[in-house]
Amino acid sequence: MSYTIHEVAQKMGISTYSIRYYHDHGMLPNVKRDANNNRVFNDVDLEGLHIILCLRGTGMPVERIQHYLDLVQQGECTVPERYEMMQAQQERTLREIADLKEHLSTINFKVDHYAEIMKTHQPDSFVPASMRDTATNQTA
Amino acid sequence: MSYTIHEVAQKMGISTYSIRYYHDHGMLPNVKRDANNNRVFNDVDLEGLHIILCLRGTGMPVERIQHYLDLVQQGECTVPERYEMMQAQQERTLREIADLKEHLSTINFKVDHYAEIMKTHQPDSFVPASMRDTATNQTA
DNA sequence: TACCCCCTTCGACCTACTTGAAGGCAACCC
DNA sequence: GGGTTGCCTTCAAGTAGGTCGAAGGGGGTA
Repeated sequence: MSYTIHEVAQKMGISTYSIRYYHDHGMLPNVKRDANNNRVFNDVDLEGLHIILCLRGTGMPVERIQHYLDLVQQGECTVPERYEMMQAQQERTLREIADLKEHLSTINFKVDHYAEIMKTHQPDSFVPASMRDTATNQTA
Repeated sequence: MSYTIHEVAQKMGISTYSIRYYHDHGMLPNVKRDANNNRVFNDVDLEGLHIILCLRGTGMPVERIQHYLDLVQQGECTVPERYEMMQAQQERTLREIADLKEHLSTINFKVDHYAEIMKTHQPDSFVPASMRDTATNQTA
């Protein structure tokens, strides 16, 4: 099965710009061209793109992704280094999820706080700031 | 209690550059200056910075954070809009955590896969790619 | 007075896209 | 056959959110 850059963009939920960017930076080395020089993608390319998006989505810099994909091309002797890279990324991602959960609880608190305020006020009591004492809003 | 920019940077685990960036872009409007024009932070500023880091950490653009902090300054009449903003951020963060978890499972799979390969091979069997059949490494 | 350290501002640089400009090629319409 | 549409190309410039370096000032200590 082969795909145009637009089809790939739609399939993967990213822009054609990003795909060209990844390709131009050597992260999709096996993408072919047709007679009109248009990029032609196959299912292996889609799989590669899936890995790229996974690693980018977990914060790996483009340069390190390039290196990882080079290792894959080089064959099985690079498995130990690939293993270390993926382990590092695993830890990084776990930390990021933990951070996000902490941020989320801060946000949850705000949502609940605002909901509480809105519940105890009539809708029309939200009057201009100039008519109110704003001293209590500094940390709200 | 008052703090220098370095103390704040250390306390919050970010660079002095970032703090100046947030200040220069109006996100820490109440920070004072001393006689030598150095920035002086108090506990309310730290709280503000905590919110900034929470919102940035969950992907809110600087411009929207500025707007949110403006709303806070404007007083209680802006609570409904702040509520909506925090709710949107809540949803966004939940989605991001879900995405990260999905990426994580892809990474976990790679780690396990590589661990398996390394377990079934002797350490000295990781020879140069040029000496091996690399056909099976395309999607590894 | 010299030196050191920390602070300042301003402007340049960086990453990872994102967009725009200019142009090629194919397909359709009249 | 010429014009328009439309998708593709490359290359260059723009953007967000920092990050860093240069140049310079103030204050404390020897």
